[in-house]
Amino acid sequence: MKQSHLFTKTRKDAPKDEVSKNAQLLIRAGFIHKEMAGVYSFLPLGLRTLNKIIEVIRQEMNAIGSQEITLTALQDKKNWEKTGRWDDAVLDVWFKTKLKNETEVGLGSTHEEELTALMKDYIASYRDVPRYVYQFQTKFRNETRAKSGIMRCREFVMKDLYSFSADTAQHDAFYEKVKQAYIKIFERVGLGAVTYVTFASGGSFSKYSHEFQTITDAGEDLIYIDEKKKIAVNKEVLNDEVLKDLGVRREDLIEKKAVEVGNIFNLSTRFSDALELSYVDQKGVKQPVIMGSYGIGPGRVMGTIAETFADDKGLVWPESIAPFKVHLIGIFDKEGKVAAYAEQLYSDLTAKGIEVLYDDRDLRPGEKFADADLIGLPLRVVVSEKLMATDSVEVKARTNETADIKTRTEFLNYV
RNA sequence: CGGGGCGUGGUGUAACGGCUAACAUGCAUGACUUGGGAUCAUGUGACUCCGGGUUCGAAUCCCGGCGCCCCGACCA
Repeated sequence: MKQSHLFTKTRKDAPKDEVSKNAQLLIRAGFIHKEMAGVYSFLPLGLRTLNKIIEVIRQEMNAIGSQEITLTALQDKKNWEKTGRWDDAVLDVWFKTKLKNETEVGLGSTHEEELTALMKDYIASYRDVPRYVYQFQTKFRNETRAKSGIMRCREFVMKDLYSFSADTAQHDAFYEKVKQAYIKIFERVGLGAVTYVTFASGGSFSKYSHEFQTITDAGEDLIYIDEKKKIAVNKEVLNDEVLKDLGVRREDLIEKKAVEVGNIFNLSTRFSDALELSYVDQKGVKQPVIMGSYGIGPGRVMGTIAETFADDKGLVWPESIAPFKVHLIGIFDKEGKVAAYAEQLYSDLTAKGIEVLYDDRDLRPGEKFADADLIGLPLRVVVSEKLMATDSVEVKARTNETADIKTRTEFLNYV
């Protein structure tokens, strides 16, 4: 992509109403645009990043045998009445609206009800379970207080996976698989070292649920970490009994602020009972379906990555999710020789399948460097008249202070 | 939802109750320049969030609303 064609604009100042680091940088670098509190649009750079994260999640979800679907955002009230969650007193994050004929509908804040009801058409026999399906869907939550940029929004994309198992053993096995898949996902997007499987409240269905908590000052949870065992406990459930269960000692725990980037939990028959989802086993006996739900917020993951790696110059993206891998910068001469050279390198890289953002704009070098630092692509490659003389380019990783000179051929082999 | 703070060109800021609302940046045009947001010139751009009130006079004071940020509560 040529930067002169890229729909975006960088800016020196962040709007004063953005205080969080992730929103300040993402807005300054032209990744997102704020519509209102807790509601953000994604511009090309931001969407590319978000989609990279989504693709990592998708691959790992497919790898454990779940299948992608898309449910609706508009939701039928009757399913929610059956589970007793339509009432605002029970679930107060609802956005509700009405059809022309006065029928009430909800804007989905989660999809257990809808999917469980849907599954009644597809699960009837033991041959129909287990079923594992997931989606990336916009959730609407009427948060009383949106905050921290894209970390806590009223409208956001969520990956939600739901499992429908024949019995507890089958459920538990899949639950463990998802846990491992989540660990892999957070490793792949670069957060592995600072993300902890965290024991949290299991609600009424099981003793614990598991949260995936990433250490960051931008987080709103407090967790207690046993670094040796690489597990953590959410403050909400920290007590002697829990410590005993997990075999950790209070003295070994350190307190950290963290953000919940994912969570998984056992729903047991909470929804299948209420919505009468069951199957008939080999003996012809009706059995309840055991459910689980497993969420990750790709936008929140993106914000967390921004918070975690950014420095004073701007964003820093891990290669796996960067909107482009290479930022090619031309320091142009009057005759256009450098531009032609850069153009050739751009097409060579593109032909190799490398995602390049080529800064072909007629700007002074300082401005291009500042933008490159702000946008934060992993590799910066500079071509100039001086370097051209030796058929070389300057290569600098965003995370490095210093740059290397490589010949063009060396670079093409290296990248 | 409780508490606190703040609303002025696209963005960041300034302006004692008193002159045509100022400065920077951005944007446009031109000159000059090309390894870290350089310089110069000329332009462009604001019913000072909305509605009332006080006053000879309101961006400024008062009341109400709306919006935004922060702390807390909440977060299946």
